[in-house]
Amino acid sequence: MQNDFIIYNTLSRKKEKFEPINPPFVGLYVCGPTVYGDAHLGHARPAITFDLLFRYLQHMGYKVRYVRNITDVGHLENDADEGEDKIAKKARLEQLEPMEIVQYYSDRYHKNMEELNVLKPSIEPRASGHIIEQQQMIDKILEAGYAYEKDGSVYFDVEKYSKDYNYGKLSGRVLDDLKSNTRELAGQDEKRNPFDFALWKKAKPEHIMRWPSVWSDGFPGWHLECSVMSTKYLGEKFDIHGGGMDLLFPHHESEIAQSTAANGSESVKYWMHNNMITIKGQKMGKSLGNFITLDEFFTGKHELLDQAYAPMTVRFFILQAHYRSTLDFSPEALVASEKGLQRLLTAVKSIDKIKPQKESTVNVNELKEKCYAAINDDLNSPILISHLFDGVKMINSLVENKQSITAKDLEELKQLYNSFVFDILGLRDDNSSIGGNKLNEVVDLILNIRYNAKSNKDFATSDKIRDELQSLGFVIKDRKDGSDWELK
RNA sequence: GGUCAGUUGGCCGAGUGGCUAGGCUCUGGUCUGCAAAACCAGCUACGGCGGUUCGAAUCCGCCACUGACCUCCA
Repeated sequence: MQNDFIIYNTLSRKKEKFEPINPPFVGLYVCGPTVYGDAHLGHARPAITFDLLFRYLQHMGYKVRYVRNITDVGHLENDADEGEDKIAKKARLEQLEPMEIVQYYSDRYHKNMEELNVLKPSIEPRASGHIIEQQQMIDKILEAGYAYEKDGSVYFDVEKYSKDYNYGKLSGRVLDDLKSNTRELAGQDEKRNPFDFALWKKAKPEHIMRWPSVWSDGFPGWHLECSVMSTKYLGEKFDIHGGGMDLLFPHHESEIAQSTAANGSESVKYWMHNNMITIKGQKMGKSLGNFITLDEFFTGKHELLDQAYAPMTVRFFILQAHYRSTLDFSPEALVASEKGLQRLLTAVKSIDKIKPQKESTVNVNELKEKCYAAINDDLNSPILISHLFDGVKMINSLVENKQSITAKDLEELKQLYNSFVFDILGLRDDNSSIGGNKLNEVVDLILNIRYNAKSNKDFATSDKIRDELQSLGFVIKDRKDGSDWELK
C-alpha cells in the first residue's frame, strides 16, 4: 500500500530505497548515551529521530530489533592515551562508586526518555556487561593482523588496515590527510601512528574501572563496544546503524574498521546520522558548556528559559525540523512549537465532533497519500506535519459544517490522525489526562455553575469564577452552550 | 590548515528549474455581555556577483559569512 521507503545513507551520501537484509526483520543499532551527566536537548534528538524510525518501521509491519547501548565504561577523557576514564573521573569527584554514577544517570535518562514518549529499545546493552566479548573481538582483530600490542595496551593498526580496506570511506577522510592533520599529542609514543586507536588500554594504578585480560588489567577502547554489541545482538550484517553526526568520525569510522577487520566484511547496510541542535548558531554540547538539560526544559529552571516546556513541546519542536538539518533552539521557537502542537492536538480531538454526511467535499485519500509520501522520503517529519496542519483546516471546516464528509471517509480521517500523530510521530495528548477524572468532574461542575450564572446575566459571579480559575492556571474557552477548559 | 555542510520572509523551518510548504508572530475579520480561546483571511522570502536557460531561490563558477568534524561530545 505504501510507496518505497527511502533513507539517506551516509555511506553512499545518497538517498536509497530501504530494503531489509532479511525481511520482515530489521536490525537497528543506535549509539546511546554515555551516562555521566544529565541528558540535554542534544541527547533528545537522536533518541527522537530513531524513535520515529523505529515506530515507522513497525508501522510498516517490520519486526524490528532495536538495540541502543548505554556507554558505562566511559570514553577516555582528553585523548585516547593519557586521559582517564570519564566515568571514573566523575566518580572520584563525587566520591561514589562508578557503577553508582552509572545507575543514577541511567535512571534519569530513562525517566527523560519516558517523558519524551520515546519507546524503549528492544535491547539496551551496557558496555561493562560485554567486556569478555570485547576481549574476544580484540583477539580476532589481532589474529587477523590489524592490531598490535604494546606494553599491555592493544592498538588498531590503521595503516595496515588501509592497505586492504578503506579507512575513511564513511567520513570521507583520506589517510594521507589524517597523517598531516592529526594533532601531535603527548604520550602517543606507544602508537605506531597517531591515528591508531586503542582497542584495549592498560589501566594506571589510580584508574578504578578495570578488568583483567591477557594484555593487562585495563579497559576496552572507546569504539569497540558498539562493534561488539551490534554484532552480538544483530549479527555480522545488519540493516541500520544510527547516531549523531558528531560520531561519524572517528567513532563510526573506527567501528567499521573494527568489524571489518574482525569479520572480514562490513556489517552495516545503512548508516544514518542526525544533525546537531544549535544554540545561537553553535552546537549544543557538553564541551562548550552551552547545553540545557531536559529537566531544565521541563521545569523551566534555566536562565535562558522564562517558562517550563512540556516534554511533548520539545518532541514536537524536534520533529518540526528534518533530522539531517541543524535545528536552532530559542525560547521563541519553542513557544511556536508549543502553540502549534496545541492547535494540532485540539483539532485531532475535535474529529469526534464531526457528523458524517452523504457526500464528501474533502479529499481524505489525497491527504493520506501526501502524509505517506513525506514520511517515506527519508523521514521528512516537517513536511508530514505541514500536511497534518493542512488537515487541521479541513477538520475545522468539517466541525463547522462548511465542508462535509462521509462516514467512511471520516473513519479514514480519524485513523490517519491516530496513526500519524500518536503512533508514528509519537506525540501524546498530556492535557486530556491531567489530574484524573475527579478533577475533570469538579471543574466541569464549577463551569456548569458559571454557565448558569451567565445565563442569568449574573456576570459578577461568572467572571469571578472565570478569573479565579484562570489564576489557578486554567484556560477557559467559552462556547455557545458551555465552556471547554484546559490546564496550562 | 584539511574535509564536509549550510546561508530562505519578524522568528523557527521545508522545498522544487516555471504551479512560489507549514508553524509561530503581526495585521484585519468572525464569534462573544466583556475578556480569553477558537476559527477565517492577509503578510510572497530565498547571502553577494557573474553565467547557463524562454524562465533559477532551485543548475554552474567565483566571493563573503556561519557551522560541524579533524580531541570527549548526541
